[in-house]
Amino acid sequence: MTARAPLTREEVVAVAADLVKQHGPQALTMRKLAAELGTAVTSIYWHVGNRESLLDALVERTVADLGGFRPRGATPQDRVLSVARTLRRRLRAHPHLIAMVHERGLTERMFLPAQQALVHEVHAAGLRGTRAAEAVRAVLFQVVGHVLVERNRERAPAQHPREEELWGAGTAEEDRVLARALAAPADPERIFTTSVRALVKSLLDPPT
Amino acid sequence: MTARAPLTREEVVAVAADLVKQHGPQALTMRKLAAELGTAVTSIYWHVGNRESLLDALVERTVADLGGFRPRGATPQDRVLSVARTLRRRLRAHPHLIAMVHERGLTERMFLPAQQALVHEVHAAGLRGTRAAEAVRAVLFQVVGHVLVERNRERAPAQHPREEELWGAGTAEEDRVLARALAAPADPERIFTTSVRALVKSLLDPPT
DNA sequence: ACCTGAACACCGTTCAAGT
DNA sequence: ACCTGAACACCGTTCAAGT
Repeated sequence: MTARAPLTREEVVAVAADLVKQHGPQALTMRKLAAELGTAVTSIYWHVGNRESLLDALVERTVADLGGFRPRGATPQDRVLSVARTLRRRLRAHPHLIAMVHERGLTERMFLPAQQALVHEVHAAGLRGTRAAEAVRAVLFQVVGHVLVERNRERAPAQHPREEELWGAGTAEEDRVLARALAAPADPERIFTTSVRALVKSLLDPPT
Repeated sequence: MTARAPLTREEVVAVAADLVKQHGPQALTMRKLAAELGTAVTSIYWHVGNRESLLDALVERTVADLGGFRPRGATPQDRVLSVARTLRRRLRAHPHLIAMVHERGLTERMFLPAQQALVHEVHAAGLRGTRAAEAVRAVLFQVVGHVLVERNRERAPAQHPREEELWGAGTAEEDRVLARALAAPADPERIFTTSVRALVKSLLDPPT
C-alpha cells in the first residue's frame, strides 16, 4: 500500500471532467471530487483555488479540446456545410461539458477554431469586408444556436403538442401532412442540414 | 400589526419569479424566498411540494406568459421576419427566466405560440406538407438558438480575439476590413436580421 | 511545498407538533 | 387546512496545524 501520487492541478481538472461527462454537472461537488481523487477536500483548494476557478479551468480545457477544422467539399458552399457539420458533431460529443461552457458564458470562445476555417471559405466565395464578417458570424450563431436547442430537446420530457394545438383560428386546417409532420418529433439532423444549407445559399450567392 | 395574509401557491411562484428577474437564478433559495414572503421556510413546502416543483411552475408560467403573435408586413417573408423579431424581443425581456426555461429542458415549449403564426405564413407563401413543417422548424431553431447565443455574449467577460488569432496559415491576410470587422464586437441585432432574412428567403423561394 | 481535520455558514428537506 | 421550529444530510470555504 504505497502512498498516493502527489496531486496536480491537471489531474484535478481531468477527474472533474470525467465526473461531469459521466454523471452530469450536478455530480461535480468538491467533496465527491475529493473522494474520486482519494484526497482530503481541502487539498483541492491548494491546487485550484476554489470551485469557481476549477470550473473556469474545466471550461477552458473543453474549449481548447475542440480543435481545428479541415473543410471538405468541391465548392465553398459545401465546405462551409462540412465545417458546420464537424462543429455540430464535436459540440454534441460531450453535451454536459458544452452545457457548462454555455452556462459560464464562454459560448463565443467555442467559435474561434471554426471561425478561421469559415473566413477562408467565404473569402473563396468572393465575399469581402463587412459582408464576409457577417456571413461568418451568421453561420456560427446558426450552428451553435442549433446545437443548444437540439440538445435541449433531447433531455426534455418529450411532450409534443397535439395536432389541434398547432392551429390558430382560420389557419390551414386542411393540410394534414403538415399537421402530422409538426405533431411528430422533429428530426434535428434534417433541420440542421436544411437550414444551414438554406442560410449558406443566401449568404454566399452574389446579390442580384 | 395584523397577521400576514394567507400564503397561496400563486404568490409563492410570483415572488420567486421576481427574485429571479432581479437577482438571477442563484438568488432563488427556499430560505431567501421564505424571507421575502415573510413566512417560515417550511410553509413553502406545503404549497409547492419542493424546490423542483416550484421551478417547474415558474418555468411553466414564463412559457405561458410569452403570448400570441400578430404578424405584420406585406409579404409572407416580411411577416415571418416580424414574428421572429417579436419572439426575440419577448425572449430577451426576461433573460434570467428564459435561461431557466432552457436549463430545465422546456425550450421547445417556447416554440408553440410562434409556431401557429409561422404555419399560417409559410402556408400563405405556398409551402405545403413536410416542406412547410421543415421551414417552420428551421426558423424556430434559428430564432431561439440565436437568442441563446446572443444572451450568452452579453454576460461573457467580453474578450474578443485579437486580429492575428483569426487567421490560419495562408488565409486572406490582406482583407483588413474583414479582419477589423471580426475583431470588433458583433452587432447581434444586425446578425439576427441578416441571417433570418437570408434563411427565410431560401426557405420560402419556390425551388427552381 | 503540500496535505489534513475541525469548524463555519449556508443549503434543501422531513417531521412531529401546533392552531 | 395551514403554519412552525428543530433536526438531518449535504454543500463550499477558511484556517490553524501538521509534514
